[in-house]
Parts: sequence; structure tokens; C-alpha cells
Amino acid sequence: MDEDRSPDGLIVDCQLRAGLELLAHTWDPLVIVALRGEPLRRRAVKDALGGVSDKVLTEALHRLLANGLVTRRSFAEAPPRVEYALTPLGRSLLDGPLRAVGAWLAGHADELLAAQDAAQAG
Amino acid sequence: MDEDRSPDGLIVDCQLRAGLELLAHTWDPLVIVALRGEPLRRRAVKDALGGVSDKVLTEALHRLLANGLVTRRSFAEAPPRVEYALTPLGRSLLDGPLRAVGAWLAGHADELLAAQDAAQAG
DNA sequence: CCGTATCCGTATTGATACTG
DNA sequence: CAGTATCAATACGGATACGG
Repeated sequence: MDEDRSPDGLIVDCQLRAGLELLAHTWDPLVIVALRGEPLRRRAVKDALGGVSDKVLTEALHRLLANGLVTRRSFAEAPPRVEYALTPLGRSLLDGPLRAVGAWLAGHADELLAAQDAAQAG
Repeated sequence: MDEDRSPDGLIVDCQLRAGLELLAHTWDPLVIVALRGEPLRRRAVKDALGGVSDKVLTEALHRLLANGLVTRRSFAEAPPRVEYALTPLGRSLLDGPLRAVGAWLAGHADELLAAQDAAQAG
């Protein structure tokens, strides 16, 4: 499924970095999680994330749009309404890597905390 | 395997962020990948990553040590020798989330590029 | 409500030079 | 070789105020 074609791992590493950059920015993954259900209005996304500034939220949404992970739909109504939703690609990222991270932490949280304590004590 | 205990996703999100922080720093995941085989000396790790400064490499290694993802073994020899290796915890992170990211990108690289092009054009 | 513009504090990266 | 110290550049997250 994933041949390790490069002897020294450089090619694999570069692919890995490209993928990690999608998750590197603080709020991007959280926006994806927030959109796992229904499409949400901008304000709803902001509330779901807790305390995030308008500027940072806009940047995150633009990145996600630029990478084709979410879609933006604008309705021409009196009170402006815009809805963001996951694309199939965005959903695959949620169901794959993102869920893998969550599952890993759920299964190794105790080990991680123990290791952190041990390292701090030593 | 992963119950979604929080109705609004906040708990899940926090766990996710804790896990993502382990992968957020630029070089940390790459160091883990570099150590997937044998234990490596500091210099060997540095070379494996390409062009990384001593300072940044030290910071990355210290973080990985503090989180119990790698071990450091020092040999009392004439030319100083230090070897870094993955812990079982670090290896589980490599085999789980890290591999998931790599596999996802390998399987969706074409979609990602197409979406990026489309977004740029529109 | 949606989104942009401006300004700021901090964190991260990195180059360089130096010590054990 | 291993690791630290110092300094510069910049990217990031964020608060605030303003415009569509």
C-alpha cells in the first residue's frame, strides 16, 4: 500500500511534510472537525472553535478553500448568509489522518503522560 | 473504538489538538521518520533531514525526548558518540498517525493538486 | 452577519560562532 | 562529533476597528 521507494526516506519525507502542512496550522484541523456534520455558517464555525479572531478564522477558511477541503456557498439574502461545508476530499482527511491522530492519543494518552512525567523528573 | 462522547465535539477537539501538537513542529515528525530504522547519531539525523540548523535540531530532539518518543544514549568514548532511537511510543506514533498521513497523501495527491488548481483558477 | 485592514506580541526558524 | 549561545528574520496567532 505504501512502498518505501526511497532508500534514505527523502521522498517519503517530502510527501509526509506536504500532508502535515494541511494539519500544521492551529485552527485548520479544528474547522474540519467542526464541519463534520452539517454545513455551518461562518459565525457557527467561529463559535464552535471557542475564541478565535475573525482574521485568523478567515485565514484558516481561505487555506481550506484553496486546498479544496471545504466549499463556500453564499446566499443572496437580506441578512447575508454563507455556509461552509466539507468536500469529499476534506471528509477523507477527517476520516483518515485526523481520526488516526485522535485514536492514537485516546489509546496512548496514559503512556504519553507517564513518559512526559518521567522525562521531567529525570 | 472512539466514542464521540461530546455532543459539540469540544472534548474530541482538545484531544486532537494535543496529538497534533506532537506533529506540529516542522522537524519533529521528520526526525521520527529518520529514526524508523536503526538508532542514529546526531550527525546522521542531521544529514537525513537535509539542511537543518544545530539549534533547531537540538530543540526538536529535546521535545521528542520530553514526550518520551525517542531515547538518547551517550557513549563515553574518545570521539563523543550519542545515539538516538525511537521508543515504542514513538514507533506507535510512526506506525499510526504518521503513516496515515503519508498513506492519505499518496492516495489523494491527485485530488489535492486538482483542487488546488481549481481553487487558484476560480 | 460577513469579511477586510491594521497593528502588535510572541514563537519558530535559522545562520553563525563558540565550548566540551 | 555533540551541544550551547547569541542575534536576526519572519511567520503565526490575535485584538481591534472598520467597511460591504
